[in-house]
Parts: sequence; structure tokens; C-alpha cells
Amino acid sequence: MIAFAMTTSSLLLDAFLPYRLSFTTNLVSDAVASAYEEAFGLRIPEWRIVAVVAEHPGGVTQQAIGWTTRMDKVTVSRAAAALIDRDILIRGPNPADQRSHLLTLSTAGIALYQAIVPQALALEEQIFGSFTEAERTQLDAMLRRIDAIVLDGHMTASKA
Amino acid sequence: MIAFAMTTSSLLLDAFLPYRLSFTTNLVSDAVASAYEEAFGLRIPEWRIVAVVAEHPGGVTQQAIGWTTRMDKVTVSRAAAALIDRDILIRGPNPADQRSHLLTLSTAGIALYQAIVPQALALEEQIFGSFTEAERTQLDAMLRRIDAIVLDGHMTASKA
DNA sequence: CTCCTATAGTTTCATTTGCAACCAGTATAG
DNA sequence: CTATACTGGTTGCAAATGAAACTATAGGAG
Repeated sequence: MIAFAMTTSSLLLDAFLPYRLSFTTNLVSDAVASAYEEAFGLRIPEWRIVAVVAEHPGGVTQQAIGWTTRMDKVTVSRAAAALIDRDILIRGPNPADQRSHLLTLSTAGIALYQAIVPQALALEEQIFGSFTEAERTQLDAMLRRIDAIVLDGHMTASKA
Repeated sequence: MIAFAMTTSSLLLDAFLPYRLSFTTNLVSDAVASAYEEAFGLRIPEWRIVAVVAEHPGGVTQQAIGWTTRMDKVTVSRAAAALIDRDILIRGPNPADQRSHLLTLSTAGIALYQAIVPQALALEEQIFGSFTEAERTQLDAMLRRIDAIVLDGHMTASKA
């Protein structure tokens, strides 16, 4: 009777992979978030936007950012507004669609980005330093497999 | 000039492991959260508490729950209160310390837990079905390695 | 053209989250 | 015993998040 938890098809939360994933990610995200916040005054959504914009020198729309990062469009909108406000991002016209704008980095934004990148890589190194290149690749591949499964709707109660 | 992003020690957000981790976890968590919400009216913190309490038939304190799951004590407090309210959890006295209480599952709570477990395992199977046992073990091990690194303060800007 | 539907982005509002202050009970020091 | 410092848990408040409504522009269909 005291062992009912064990006699049920045993699920130890501790061994439940979605839990483990969430557990580890929270740990890592908190560490990364406070590092960025402290060093650059950027919150995670802001840092992501900077990174994505940096990778698209021709400019990107907010929609595209939201699409690649899966951030809510509200989150993107607010973070982008904050960055524009701080003159890190420039909002240029989008010749193809007047509803949207093309975001690019300002000179200050480029400088900021270039300052962040080494720090980001160092942080990654601190966390994954003990991982071999093969292990990192493996982890990355596993995560992408999971993404594909969840995104491609192989789920019973898939979300929207 | 158009290639500045590439000439900087290249960081593609897409390949940045903390980002990948967060990306995948959000996907999985959303899927899991809506499945539980829909099927049992439980939110993630609630489900976790139920699981932890189920694994401690002798009762656990909220503090202990917060400690193992790394959930904020406020989160635990509120989720526990909601569960007690719904007669899923029982709050018994803690002989060792009158400030705290020992949480145990009510009869309804046990039934709920036993109904959830198969669903949780099925959900895990949907997501990780294509992973071999060895791969799952590997992923679990990698995540725990990361936990250890971040928790053991091998971080420069560690969080509080 | 003129409607009508759909999309980019913003704003509003309700919900969730966590820090900080708080209350009650514990533990230690005199 | 009292006084003081601490810890388990709750409450209050402020920041972050996301769903839904809204505005402005697009892109057909007639």
C-alpha cells in the first residue's frame, strides 16, 4: 500500500524526459539570461532579435524573426520597439509591403553584436566545455529530431 | 560589408546550443502543458507536484518539492493550494516542524495520478518514440551533465 | 475600381511568474 | 526563560507573457 507509486507503471518524474529537458533548459536559460542582462542590458528576446537581425544584413521583418525563433509576435514587437528606442535597431521601410518594416542593426547595434558574440561563445563554452564536438553535434541533432516530431504534428494533443 | 556577420567569429543563433535547448523545450513544454491541461485540468507545476508527492507516500514538504524540482516556493505554494482546494492533495501536520505540512495524495489524487501516468508515458512515447533506449539514456546523461555544470557554479556570471 | 478577406504589427487585458516583505514557528545564545 | 536570528510558507506587488481585439495595408474576386 505504501508502494502504490511503484506498482503503477512506474513514472519517476526525475526520469521523465520532458521534465529533464525543461529542468535543464531553465537552469541554462537563467544563467544565460542573467549573463546577458548583466553584461549588456539585454533580455533574451532582445538578444535573439539582435542575433537574427545580424544574420540578415539586408533586413528582416518581425514576422520572419517570430517565425524562425518561434517567439510570439507580441514579444517580438515589444523587444524590437525597445531596441529601436535604444538605437540598436533601425526600422527601415519594406518596399515589398508597407505594413511591415525591415529591421537592421544600427552602427551601435553592430558594435553591440560584435561585443556580444565572443561572450556568448564563451558562455556556451563554459556550459558545454566538457562536451566533445561529436557530443555537441549529437545533442543538436537530437534536439532537432524532437523539434521535427513536435512541429510536424505527430502529437495527439498538438497545440494549435 | 554585407558580410560583417560572417566575418565576426561566427555565431549562428540557430547553432547556439542554449538557444536550441530553449527552442526545443518550449516546443515540448507547450505540447505537454496543453495535453495535461486538456486531459486533466492540471498545469505543469501542479502535475509535477502530484508526481513528486506520489513518489513520497510518506508525505513531503513544499520545501522538498521546490528543492527537487527547482520550482520557486511561491509557485509550489500556489499550485499546492490549488490542489488541496480540489481535494487532490491532503495537507497533514508535520510532526517535526509545525510551520510546514506533509503533503500526500488523497484517494482522488491517487486515482488521478494513476490515470495520468499512462498518458504521460504515452506522450513521452509520442515525442521520443523514434529514440532508441540508448539514445534516451544518452540524452538524459547529457542533460544531467549540463545540470551539474550549471549548478556546481562553473559559471562566470552564475545566478545568485 | 470596389468589396471582401487576410496579414503585419500594435495595443489592451487577463494570467502567470517571481522577488520582497511578511507571519508564524524553530533554534541558539545569553 | 527571554531575545535574536533563521526558516517554511503565504501574500502583495511589479514585470513578463500571450490571447484577442484593433489598425493599416495587401491581394484577390467581381
